[in-house]
Amino acid sequence: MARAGGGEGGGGLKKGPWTQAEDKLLVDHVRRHGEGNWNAVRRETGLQRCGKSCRLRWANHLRPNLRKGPFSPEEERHILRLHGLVGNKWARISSHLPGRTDNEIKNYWNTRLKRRQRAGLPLYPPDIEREIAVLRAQNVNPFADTDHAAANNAHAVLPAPLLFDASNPFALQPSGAHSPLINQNYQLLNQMQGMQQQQQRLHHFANQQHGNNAAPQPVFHQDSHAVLRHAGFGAGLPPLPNRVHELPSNQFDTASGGGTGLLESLMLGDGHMPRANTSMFRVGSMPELMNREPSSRMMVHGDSDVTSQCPPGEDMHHGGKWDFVLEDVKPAKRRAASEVELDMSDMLSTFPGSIPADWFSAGGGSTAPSPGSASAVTDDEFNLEMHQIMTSLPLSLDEHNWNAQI
DNA sequence: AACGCTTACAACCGCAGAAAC
DNA sequence: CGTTTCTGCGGTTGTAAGCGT
Repeated sequence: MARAGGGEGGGGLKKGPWTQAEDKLLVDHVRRHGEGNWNAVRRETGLQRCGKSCRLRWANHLRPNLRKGPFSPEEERHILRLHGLVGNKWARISSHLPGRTDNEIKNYWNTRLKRRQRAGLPLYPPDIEREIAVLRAQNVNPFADTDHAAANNAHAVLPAPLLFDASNPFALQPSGAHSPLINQNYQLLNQMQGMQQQQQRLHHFANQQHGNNAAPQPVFHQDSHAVLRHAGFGAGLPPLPNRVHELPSNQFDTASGGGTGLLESLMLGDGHMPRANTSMFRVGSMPELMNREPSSRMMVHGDSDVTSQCPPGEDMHHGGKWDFVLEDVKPAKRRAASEVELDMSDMLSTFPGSIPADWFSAGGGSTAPSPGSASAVTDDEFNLEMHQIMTSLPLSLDEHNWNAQI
């Protein structure tokens, strides 16, 4: 599985697959000292691995609450949504998939990418495209980058368009390569962009008439519709511009402090999909670890509510029932018969207009336990975020006749 | 049975940025 | 303020295993 060779790198450091003995050394060290200071592992344990390798081994294979096995259909939905929003931000994506590592998701995505490209299939299900397009067009952008605040300030009166603006570093690039979703969906996006720009102008006009400087509201927000009506446009909108651009992958990047924003909460239905929090594994909360024979993989066994849901001796695989529509190009392999059915009921999507069942044929029974949450966001904060989101969301796709517009 | 292809997975590397020292 | 350490990302490689021929 691992890289061949297993020889020694420079400085006498070993490379290649990890042995059980090495794993045990690393686990013991972490149990004693906690995570971090990985370069000290070699000094204190004699383990002939560089700190970086230790960190990777721990993060991807040894740390508690890791979930192994194929992704469930729900997890795949989340990956697709998030990738459509943030691009190749594997760590951010994985932070919303408890127990999953960024490396795992990256591998999954790259494999999926190759497979679908070879088959000439789109990367995203149509409904996911729509979901993300709606949010983008609403300019629900909790990932505003402070580095580009100046660029946006140039549009203080009329904020920078979401999708394209030559002065906006986050604007669409004519030939970007990171957001295939947008390539496939640019017509809808451009329509929405046009609507948004029109709305912003109208809003600006209305504000001038009333002598206030209130910030523009998102497209479809009820208040905005009121502004449009007040401006004399009734329910109709002027003709839409026709641009062909695409979004960069970092359109919604969050260099401003990371964290979870409104959009992420919305897209992920965080009330149902607990966030992972690496701090939960830090010193002081280290669960008991035990070797699982004959595999070198560790299973968590301790007082964690999460891990206790997976009894020792059983793998945390789930499913084997994710043969969705892609099955025509994805061979059914590595569907371990020993995979345990887990309860995924509370990971179900909550986003309006969820993906049709024929895109992910979940087989009906794929379930998994929530591997635990240690969210850094309190329930109150989350509820407030959700309330704010819901007041600016289109009620449903159908209510706006999305199918007719696309 | 042997072979080739594909997939899934583990691991590595180099780089950049942030944080700690 | 410079150095060290850690973290994250993108890209890549290598191998086991499944599958078809």
